[in-house]
Amino acid sequence: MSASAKPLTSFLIQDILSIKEDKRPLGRTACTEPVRSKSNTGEDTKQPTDKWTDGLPNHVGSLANDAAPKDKAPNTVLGTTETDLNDRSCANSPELKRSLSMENLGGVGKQKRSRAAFTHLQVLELEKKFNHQKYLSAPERAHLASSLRLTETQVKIWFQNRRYKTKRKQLTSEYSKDMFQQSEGLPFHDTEDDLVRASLFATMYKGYQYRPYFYDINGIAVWKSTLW
DNA sequence: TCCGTCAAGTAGTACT
DNA sequence: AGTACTACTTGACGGA
Repeated sequence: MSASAKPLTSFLIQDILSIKEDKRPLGRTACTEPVRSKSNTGEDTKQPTDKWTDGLPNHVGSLANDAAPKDKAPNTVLGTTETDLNDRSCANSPELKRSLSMENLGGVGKQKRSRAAFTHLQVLELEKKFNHQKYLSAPERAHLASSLRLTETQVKIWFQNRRYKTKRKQLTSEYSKDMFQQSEGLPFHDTEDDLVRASLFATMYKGYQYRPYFYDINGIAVWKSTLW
């Protein structure tokens, strides 16, 4: 991300450390900025380019040339005042309490991984944008990030996770539907079977998200998510 | 204390 | 080589 896009906050290590020394809560400047290590892509330190849009679906590429101001912080958050955002994300927020408790846990040595909790307003705006378009161009991402006082990386990751979540839900529901249709062809002995089957589906549906394998009745993996 | 959620980390891939 | 993508995985946190 560019330094000019976020003139109000510095994420230099020394600046972050100086904030800690000032006994101010760390974790979120504007209460949502994470203190995160550099990802393997190294994108945190880079300006977004337009080149990346070539690899995206066609509908995205056409958006890449939209000029978005990156050198100024907008005063409004997609129709909401900046004050609203700051109020939501800082004052008396659970996120702040979390940040404070995180600081207490932090000591010398390995820094504890932080997990920013976006405000309701930020999530709302992100969801609104996501409902409108599943992929953002670099300028759009930059604009949305500055509007919501998030980093571009945060917006990018949020959209990545959101797309994956959507896909997961869709695939799970389709798979459950298929399984149910198959099971409807099987003879039902009594309502107890029915209940057992229903609960199995429920368990599978719930457990699937973090268990990429489905197992058949003998405990053999019959399906793996990476093979879809 | 267990479990679900979710932002962030990681690995592998595609593209230029 | 650099960047963003998907597909998970990890780790922090809150709620039941």
